[in-house]
Amino acid sequence: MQKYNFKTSEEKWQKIWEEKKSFKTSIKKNKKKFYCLEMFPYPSGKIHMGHVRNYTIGDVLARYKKLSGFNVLHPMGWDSFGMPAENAARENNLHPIKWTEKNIKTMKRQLKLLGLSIDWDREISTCDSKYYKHQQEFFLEMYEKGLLKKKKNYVNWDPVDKTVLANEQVIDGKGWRSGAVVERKKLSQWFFDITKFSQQLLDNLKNLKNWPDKVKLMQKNWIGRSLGCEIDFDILGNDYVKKISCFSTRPDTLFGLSFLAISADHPVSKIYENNKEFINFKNKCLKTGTTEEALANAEKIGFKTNLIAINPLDKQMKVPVYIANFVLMDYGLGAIFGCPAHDQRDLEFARKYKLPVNPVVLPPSENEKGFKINKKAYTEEGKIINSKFLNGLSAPDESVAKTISILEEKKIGKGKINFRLKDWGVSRQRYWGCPIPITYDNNGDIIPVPKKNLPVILPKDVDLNCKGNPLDQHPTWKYTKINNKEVTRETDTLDTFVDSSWYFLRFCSPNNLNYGYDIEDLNYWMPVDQYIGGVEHAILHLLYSRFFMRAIAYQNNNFKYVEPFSGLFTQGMVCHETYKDQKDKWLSQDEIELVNNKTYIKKESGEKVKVGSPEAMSKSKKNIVDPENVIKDYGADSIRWFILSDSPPSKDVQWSEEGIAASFKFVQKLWNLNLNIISRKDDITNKNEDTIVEKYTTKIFFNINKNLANFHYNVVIANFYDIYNNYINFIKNKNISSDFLRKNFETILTLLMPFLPHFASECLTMLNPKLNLENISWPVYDKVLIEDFDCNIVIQINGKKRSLIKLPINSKESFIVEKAKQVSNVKKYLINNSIKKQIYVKNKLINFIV
RNA sequence: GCCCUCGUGGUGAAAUUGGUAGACACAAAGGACUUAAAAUCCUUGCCAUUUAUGGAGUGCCGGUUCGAGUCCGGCCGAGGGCACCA
Repeated sequence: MQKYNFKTSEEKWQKIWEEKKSFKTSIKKNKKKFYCLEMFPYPSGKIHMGHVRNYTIGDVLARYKKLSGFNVLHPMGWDSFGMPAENAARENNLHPIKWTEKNIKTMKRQLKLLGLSIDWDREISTCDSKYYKHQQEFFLEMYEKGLLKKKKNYVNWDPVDKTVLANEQVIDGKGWRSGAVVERKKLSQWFFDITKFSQQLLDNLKNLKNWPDKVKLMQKNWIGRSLGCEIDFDILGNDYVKKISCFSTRPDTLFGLSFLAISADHPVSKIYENNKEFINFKNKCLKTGTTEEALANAEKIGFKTNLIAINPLDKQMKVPVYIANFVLMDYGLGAIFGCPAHDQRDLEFARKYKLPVNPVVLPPSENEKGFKINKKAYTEEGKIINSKFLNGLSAPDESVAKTISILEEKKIGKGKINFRLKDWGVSRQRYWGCPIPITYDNNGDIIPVPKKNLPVILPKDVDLNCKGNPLDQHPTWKYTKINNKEVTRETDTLDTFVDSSWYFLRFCSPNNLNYGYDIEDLNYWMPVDQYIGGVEHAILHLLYSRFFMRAIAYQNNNFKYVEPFSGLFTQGMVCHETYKDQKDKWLSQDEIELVNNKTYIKKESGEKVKVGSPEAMSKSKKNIVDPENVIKDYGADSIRWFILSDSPPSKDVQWSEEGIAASFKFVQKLWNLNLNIISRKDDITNKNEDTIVEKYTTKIFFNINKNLANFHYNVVIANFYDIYNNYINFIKNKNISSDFLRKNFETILTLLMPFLPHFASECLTMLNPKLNLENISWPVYDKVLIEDFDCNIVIQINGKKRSLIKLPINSKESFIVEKAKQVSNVKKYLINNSIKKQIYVKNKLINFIV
């Protein structure tokens, strides 16, 4: 029997698809649309297994939807601005554009090898001025609408990349790309006013029905809405400072007050800027790091001022004012009141500086006399005590509301909603990014670049080896004229998250030269019906995209889409076993060898290798598997099959040699099955079991549909294994006619198209040469066909399964009971017992209680 | 510390509204075919005396129910998110 030659077949079909433009998006807008989008890749060099998984999942969906009659938009592009290009440029002396182009070429070729149903005519690349021109225009429009601000602010400074990072890009106090410890620095930056939409971004989460709850929750926590109160404290001890306002979510604990704490960046702290002790203290604060986490692990320290604060609810109560390292200027008002009994940080601070700890909330299980705070602050529900007119209220719900209303009445405070979300700083001191279309005149005033002068093109001739920002160092680029006036260009470029915040719009009208999108196209294609990508973008990219849509829609009645992605799916990572030598150095698979089928040894030294747990593939752990090698050895269909087969797409999947080999084998087995079905001949005229095939095929068809809809692709794969096992038996059954078998197998192969597109195309044309593959469609079956004549009834005694009988469907209960009682294994339980009760579940089970 | 998710064989995993636990696959063991190997196919898969039968069994303890992997309460463990956010 001839083997399946995946190489010739895959090449053949890819060529046919290219020639026939099989995946070109139809511009006819009369059909129902489906916009299927996977997160576009950063062109880092070669595709990795994560890409294979991401794009295979998307491709299955896109092909399935297309077969189901949708007009499918399934585009691909490149997130091609960013730092790795600059780093590579320095290392290899290759210009970022050359490096990027080279990588795009390689990766595009590799993606094509996978047989993805992508409309390459819509390809976009964010580093192309044809793309970023429109981005600059959006920027100018946002500037006009007041959604952009320039602020002097502390920023996270990455000393290695010499760039500013957004808070979101700082992970564990380190830059998300360089890994360098981040410092604090004050710079003038451009900010998108994302906080203007905080409430909207929060509220609309509940409308995203097809998003994972997990992601919605992460965004909710990130936006971090909290209801509290701004409280004014009168201050003694200084002629200029008469008042300090604090924000608190627990104003009801005001009688537990024992100090006030303000941030070192608070305006009031300026009084002490010449005080040596304060300068020391402030330096200490800066050294502890920039991130909140670094502060978290540091000791809580304070600088005692000579100021005294008066409790607005009890003028007799006077407390010291501290400047403390754990109070941040960019949240709330940069000032808090400390109630150590009911806040852990305040408690630690109070213990250190020997301040009083007075409980004002009593836990339900305690009594007032015996209740004391030791090392742990009490933050749960309880009853207010020691608080005069607040006593007896239940905390926090009742007491917080009541306190706010009292404070508002007395005009010493007002209820306030606070958000954790901060404005999005987009300035980057990098070369390889979208130029900001802004200039400054001699006075430093902002002069936006007129739209007719766009794009502001990134110059090619830069010295990437200079320190700092190469654009700033360029001899001529930044000097230009606007309306005959000499101006200087902004030399910062945009955060690459801006590039990816609207690319899904561009895909709808990639060739519109006039504007970033064509509203007619958007009206048809948007929103993205299914967006697929890694969960690592759950907050940043997705939140920024949601913001960008609102920013475009702001003061723009034509644009009615605020949510870019109506469906979101986050896939898990691809993992692989890890190996280390005795010195804990990571080893790649090439460096080790299996001996006696048991243990691994290091080839070089012969030492025993430590096999570690499977972890996400990464260069640093040396556990990557190159997809192109796998395609070479096993074919695109096999790699697609395996990447979907072992785990649900939402969970991590473990790559294994055995797994890919098994997938490859199965494709061969299916091939043989197809050949057998084609060549099968009838030798007996008595054909009465054709319905078995039809029933089975219909049933599995409904199962596959269901599993496809839920992204249970691993179960669909299992369904196909089941199909194979059944069809092998159908072939042997001489009471099934061959034509009928072929007809049903044609359905199976159609169902297989999204998963093994080359293989299924090849088999289908062999099975039915008359078929035009461009016109085939997802089968339709009548549900009536899966109605069985028989069903299995489980017989239970006292809830335990004792037997199983096959009976006609919808049999009467009395008939089933009668039959059940005749089963010998049931009989023996009934012989000495009387039936007290029986439970019957239609067509499923009968349970006797004895 | 807070929030969320998840704990099912040697492994990856299946399992409508509570209704046959372990589909499907990998690995392993045994067998068939073969001079042999590879490939292929079959069987097994925890305990008890077996292809029959019974028992235990979905992290642990308890509850609701005729019946719990699924629902409820408590604990233990793993992973993820957030974090001096007041």
